[in-house]
Amino acid sequence: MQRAVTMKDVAQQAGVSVMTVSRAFKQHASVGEETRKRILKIAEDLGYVFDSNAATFRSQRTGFVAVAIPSINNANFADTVGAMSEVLKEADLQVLLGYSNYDIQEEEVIVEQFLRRRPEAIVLTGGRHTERTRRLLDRANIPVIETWDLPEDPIGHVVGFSNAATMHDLVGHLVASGRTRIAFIGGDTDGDTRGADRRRGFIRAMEDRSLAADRLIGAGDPPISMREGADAMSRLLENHPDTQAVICVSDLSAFGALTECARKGVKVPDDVAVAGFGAYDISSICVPTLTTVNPRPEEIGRKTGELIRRLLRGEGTGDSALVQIGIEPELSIGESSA
Amino acid sequence: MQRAVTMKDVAQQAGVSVMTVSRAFKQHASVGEETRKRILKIAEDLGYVFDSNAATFRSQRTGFVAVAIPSINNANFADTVGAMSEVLKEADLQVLLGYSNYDIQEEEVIVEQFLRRRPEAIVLTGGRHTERTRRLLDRANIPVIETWDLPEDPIGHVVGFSNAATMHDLVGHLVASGRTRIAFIGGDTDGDTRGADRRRGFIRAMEDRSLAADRLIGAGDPPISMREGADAMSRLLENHPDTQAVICVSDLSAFGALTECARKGVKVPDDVAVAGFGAYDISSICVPTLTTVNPRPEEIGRKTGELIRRLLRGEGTGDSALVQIGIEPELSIGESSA
DNA sequence: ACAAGTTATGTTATCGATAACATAACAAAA
DNA sequence: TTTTGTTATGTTATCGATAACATAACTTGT
Repeated sequence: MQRAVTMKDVAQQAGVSVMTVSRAFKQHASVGEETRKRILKIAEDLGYVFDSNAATFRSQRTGFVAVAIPSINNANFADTVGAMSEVLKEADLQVLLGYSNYDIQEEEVIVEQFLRRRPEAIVLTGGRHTERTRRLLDRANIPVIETWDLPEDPIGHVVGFSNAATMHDLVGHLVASGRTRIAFIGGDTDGDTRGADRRRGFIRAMEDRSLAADRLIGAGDPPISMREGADAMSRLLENHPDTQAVICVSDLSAFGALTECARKGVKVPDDVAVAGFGAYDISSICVPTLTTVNPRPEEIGRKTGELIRRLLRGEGTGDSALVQIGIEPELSIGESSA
Repeated sequence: MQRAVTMKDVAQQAGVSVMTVSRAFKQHASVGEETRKRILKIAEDLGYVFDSNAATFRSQRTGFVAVAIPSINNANFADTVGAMSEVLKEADLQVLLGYSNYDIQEEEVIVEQFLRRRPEAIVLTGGRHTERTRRLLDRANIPVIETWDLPEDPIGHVVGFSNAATMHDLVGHLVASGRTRIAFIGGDTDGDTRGADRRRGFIRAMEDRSLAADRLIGAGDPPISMREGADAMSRLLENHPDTQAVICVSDLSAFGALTECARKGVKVPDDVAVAGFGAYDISSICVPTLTTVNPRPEEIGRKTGELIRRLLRGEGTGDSALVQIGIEPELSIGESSA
């Protein structure tokens, strides 16, 4: 394994100083047009590849934004990250992604791993974190943005919505169509804090209308799959055959519930209405189409990215200037609750 | 913004040298148990966070494996990356992810970005790349692994399968059940090279049986969504109403096709059989369940991770030791082609 | 009790780029 | 012509950890 080519080699070959080579690689540095072209040509010929690690180390600017999401395999979070990346790319910022697997202990681990790499900002999904996570982030001295939630006691900035509140409108819609015996299918545990918030919101929305929130079906550990949604629906149909509507913690479980109905010959929405959450692609194309809530993941991503750019440009620092950006989820009525 | 805490500060506070602090943070370094505990305690109290950039820079060991996938929002690739991450984590290797958006030009850009960060190995999805990508990787002097394909002229190691060959079994299965007028729904362009390979494989498989491969329905730019699958199915039913079976480039488009059949009152599998690719969750739960091909994404990820670990341990270097690992995709017969 | 081996710690040089400052060469303004 | 300003380039110190080597302190075997 031969020694790697460095700027020094390029500089020697080009008969200039290392600093001039360094400048040739920057957009806005003052280098003669001829010289720059010559240097870049020599660099390419020598097979030189810029060393970000060295540059990062010296300049103490990593160009990283760290983003923690619960799972890689979730279209909602993928959309948020995608939109955020687009916005950040224009400011020469790269996204460093990590997965917490719906577990705030694992989140603590990845947050610490993130901080070791000195990101310029850090984005979390959700508003519940371990004490140590909070402490680490408080000390890190970089912008922190919590997303997909409206935490009561935020660490820093927030771009999100109230998961609980979305259930109010949804329950309202179902009740307006004459359905009062409504069930909720969600995770057994509170690992998915947004899912747990939705369950809480469901219970409150029912109680506000003096309806019994006694049909809570646990479907396993988050995230709830299509299969688990189907299994939960099966149990619901067995134990509470007079149920008129069911709200599922996500579109995936809602679709699973739909398939169970199809297999059992239960008619949706005539026998039972079904609603999901997330406005996944499947919700608008399955038969019947799903009533769902669109939390507008791309908007969360875009606004988070824009906020980070503002913050890194130095606008609005200090605790006094914490930003709260509310996203308005949108109720999308499908054939499954017509 | 106060100056960040460094090892020097911790060392001073603990009354030891910086080197001892450095050792206290390593697993296998020789430090007194007492001393290590004391140092870690002081570090935590001071709010010290290890600086990976500095460590990486000095040791010239980044601990990164760069992985390029076409899209973040694809369960198959997510599964591969997930399994790979698990295996690599045990060797203290982190995955740095990049998205090519089904475009080998964009792939070239992210490969160059990757190389700037000096990954210890690089994983690509697919076997078609630009000339410059190949040149960059040849010179990079790190293990290169192409996955999800069996390239004719591989850059380095390979963990994959022949996308074209999978179509042989699938067509065979459909023909065995008496269906000969078979259509293929896939992308219009060759951006998704694996999808294009499947289309080629379909055509060859048909021709091998002296069947006409003249029902090729373009469904837009890759990746093909459920909606595009449904639209393509609509066109297929209109233009070739006597079609007996349709193979879709992925389960998502196949599911879209299923929904279109449901809407049009076309019975699956009695009127037309439908098959997909990928063994996504949806294939085993939708009604009817989908016939599909399981390319075993986790196995690709796991074996790739294990190969990287072997290579980085120094086993089998040199061009003479290029490894080819074949994955056996599995035909999974569902109700949609019974 | 002493050699040889082991464990814990310190010292020095260094990874490859860039910030900060310095200066040469030339152009424009006075 | 001299001053001032601009552009292109060079010089020096440095970011924070760790490899490599050195050594002190302690253990073990004979």
